Amino acid sequence: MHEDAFLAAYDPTPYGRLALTVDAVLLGLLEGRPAALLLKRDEPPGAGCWALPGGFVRVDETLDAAAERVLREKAGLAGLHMEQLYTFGALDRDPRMRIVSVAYLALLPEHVFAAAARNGAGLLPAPIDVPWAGEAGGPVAVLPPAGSAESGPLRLAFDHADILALAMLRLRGKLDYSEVGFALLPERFTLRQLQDVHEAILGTALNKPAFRRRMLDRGWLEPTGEREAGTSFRPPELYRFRKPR
Amino acid sequence: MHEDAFLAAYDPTPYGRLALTVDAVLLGLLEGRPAALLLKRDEPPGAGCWALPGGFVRVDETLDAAAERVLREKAGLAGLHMEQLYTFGALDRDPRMRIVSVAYLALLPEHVFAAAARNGAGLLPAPIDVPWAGEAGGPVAVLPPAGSAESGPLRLAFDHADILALAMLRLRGKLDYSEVGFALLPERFTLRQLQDVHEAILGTALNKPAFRRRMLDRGWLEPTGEREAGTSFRPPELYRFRKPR
DNA sequence: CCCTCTTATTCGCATCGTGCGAATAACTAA
DNA sequence: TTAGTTATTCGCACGATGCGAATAAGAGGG
Repeated sequence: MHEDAFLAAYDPTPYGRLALTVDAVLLGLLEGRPAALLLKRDEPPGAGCWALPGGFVRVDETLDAAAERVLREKAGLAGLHMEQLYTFGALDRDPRMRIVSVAYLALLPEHVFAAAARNGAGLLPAPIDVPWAGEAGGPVAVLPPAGSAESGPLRLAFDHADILALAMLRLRGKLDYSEVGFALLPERFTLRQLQDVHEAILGTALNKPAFRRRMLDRGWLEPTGEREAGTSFRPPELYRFRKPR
Repeated sequence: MHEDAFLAAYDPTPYGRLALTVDAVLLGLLEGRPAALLLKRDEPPGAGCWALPGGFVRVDETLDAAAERVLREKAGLAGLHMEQLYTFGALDRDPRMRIVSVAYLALLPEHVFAAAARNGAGLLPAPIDVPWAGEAGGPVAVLPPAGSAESGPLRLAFDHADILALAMLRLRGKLDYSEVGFALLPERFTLRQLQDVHEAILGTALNKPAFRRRMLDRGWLEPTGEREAGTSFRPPELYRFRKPR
């Protein structure tokens, strides 16, 4: 009723334009630290700053489809685990016009992450420093990767630092009761690798036997019977993630 | 760069119109069951269906502000705990045009909930039946309140049943590690009332001593030293929610 | 083939959170 | 003062977890 009448009489023009975008946090691990793929902005606003890959939502595509398209067009990737994170709607997010952005989070296995950073699309894999413990939340710093010409923490465009911070918070929160951690690993992995992933995200050391037991008790791990090759010591067993039914 | 060039050349017209709304899940308890405030739609689409209170996001207001405005305009309420839930962007959510909606969740203390249902704005307090256990998720049914002319489960407009279902899922998930449960209680309350709230949301009975101990150990409860009046038996102590530092 | 080195994997134990039935306390009403 | 009802506390069992120590296992050198 209210809605209906309102909508029938609705003329968007007097309210001005409002645009909708998606921004993607493409998260992976770089040398054992969480890192995100960023694009450098050459023009104002935010020239010289780094930004999350993003794009406008088309009128004929869903939000999820827009996020997948951004992933494909900006990083050349497809078929990854993506989830909606939050929708950012501050008035001055973008100085040019009112833009509301739906943030998505994608997790890239280390190999995929490194490949995306090298595929020529200009994506910079930037380590993220999370200065808060546990799930306290707060701002994060984005560092230049080793060998980068940048010095000091990277300046991020718009509110993208907030988006990254929320992504890290959400990831920490979901890590140990959900299966997101596996999205950062290759198809077959060792328990040590799984623990490394958790420690990188949580930013804290974990007790090995306890972690091992907990993960195995979850029922998500299927031993492959194979072992990692190329070690100069006892090779660990390789596991596979098995979806719980 | 990509974004910038894209934006500079951006003309929204060829993409058609895309509108942004907020929808509010106004949740409370009705006779010990979770319930939501709904508005009846008189005109198509969805005429005869029930809908969540909602409204368009204005170009000069944030999403949070739009949600608060909806709360105020549609329910005559202000100053409540509101949090963003999820953003719904299916193509055919609304048959008239492409509308993306940011869903918000507000929790109303029983007294406020009942008052809002009576204030003449046409809000129907409808109990929600959650047929799934734990955090399995799935659809929910919305029932007519006692004394209503409706019969059988209510038909909801658009994807509002999905929004309600997600709200219940999110609420269950956050209930026992966050302080949201207190938002459904008056300022002073007994432990039994707190437990009733939890049981209503979770849809399951809880062990009294364990619940009590857990809540007290959280450090969120401050005894007032007063006791509930009007009982015909030993009156329980009244507690107050104290924000943890 | 045996020995050493290193890490994987398992054990044993203390501790904490929690479920639960029973016991105790406290207030009302008669 | 006593019965009735609920609040509040106790005692115990059990599962999950943290953690150091012990054991197992494979690589590589002699």
